[in-house]
Amino acid sequence: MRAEQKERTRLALIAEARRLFAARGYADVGLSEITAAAGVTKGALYHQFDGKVALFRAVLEAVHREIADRVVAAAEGDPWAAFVAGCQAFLTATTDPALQRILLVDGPAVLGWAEWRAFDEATSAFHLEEALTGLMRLGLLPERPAAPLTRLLSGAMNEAALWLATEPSALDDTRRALTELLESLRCR
Amino acid sequence: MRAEQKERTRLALIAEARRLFAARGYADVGLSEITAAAGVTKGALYHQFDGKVALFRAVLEAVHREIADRVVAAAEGDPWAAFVAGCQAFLTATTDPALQRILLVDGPAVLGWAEWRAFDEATSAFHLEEALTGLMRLGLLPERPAAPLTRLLSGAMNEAALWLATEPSALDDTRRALTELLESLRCR
DNA sequence: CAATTGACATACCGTCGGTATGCGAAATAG
DNA sequence: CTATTTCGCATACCGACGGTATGTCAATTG
Repeated sequence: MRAEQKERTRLALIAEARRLFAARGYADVGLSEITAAAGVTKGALYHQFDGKVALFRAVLEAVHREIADRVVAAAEGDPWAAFVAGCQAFLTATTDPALQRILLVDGPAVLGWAEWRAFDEATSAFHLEEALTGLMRLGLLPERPAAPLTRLLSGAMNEAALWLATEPSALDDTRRALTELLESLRCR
Repeated sequence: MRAEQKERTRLALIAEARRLFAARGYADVGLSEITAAAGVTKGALYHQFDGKVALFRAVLEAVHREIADRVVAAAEGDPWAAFVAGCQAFLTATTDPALQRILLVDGPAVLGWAEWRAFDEATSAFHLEEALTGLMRLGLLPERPAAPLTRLLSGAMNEAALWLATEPSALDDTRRALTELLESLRCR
């Protein structure tokens, strides 16, 4: 079958690109290196993707999907507990160095902020804002515009994850700080 | 005087680079464009800086200094009011599109997260953490490790600023949300 | 089985960041 | 006031990279 060979090539390119981008960053990895690792040539890459940026976009999609899956899987229990667990799962996921650089460092720079936000909107931020409005409806959070709060919390978790990359010993303290931050917002 | 001509060249390069980086991003601006705008050639640039990254570093330093100045200037009143005013000033400063892309988007990607944090540590994060520990000593904030909280708040403000770039109408709501977030942390 | 498609390889191009070298004016010495 | 040195900068060049045009051969199709 021709289509499955194509898909195998595509997945190999995405996988190798993701590995290399995560390790050394978008700018420091050449296409030749990616194609060599995937066992194809530049022709194959350009047959599958519109260019280096398009390849990165595909990699970022995969990363986003993975994070969303992890967060959804972790969010269980009563509404408030599920919310906190989801946030903690997000922190854990974005602490993973294999995801971090692609998602939080190179993502905005390569795609530009506008497109990066569109990705984020479709996954993390969307779920977070949904969760926040849900908690407000249940009376667990004071009613207020959800969008700004979504950004504040999303940014807090992103930055905390990045900081943890250089300060891994602070993981427990950061988890606690995040929980306390969320609890302090809760209706009492 | 020869030294002042050198300084003029240097400042012109930094100014033009800053303008172009802010408008279109680090990767999309070539050295030829910068040098042309500054009225010199690539030889002059390489005489003053070690390369494109070093030039960006000088630009980022200027941006950091400017933000720190604005924040310090805004932080006045009693300790808690000064703290909130400083945070709001930071949000305002990083909402400025001329600073935003350089500081928050390209900065981490170009310098790598480690070096970017070193810059941030020397200015924003340093002041923020200092302010937080000061507030704890005064009993205005519950005692807790300041470093993780610093990161959470710093990230919250950064992300909020970036979000505001695409949603300027939410400025007031975001200011309120930030104030409420800070107030919710306060000892009562 | 001929014709066609399409997945991929190869060769090539323009541009970019970076380097080596040369020039000319300002600074300094005699 | 001239000779010499210094040094800020221009010019010419290089290798590497992203991207494109073209060629090739196996899988598909009628």
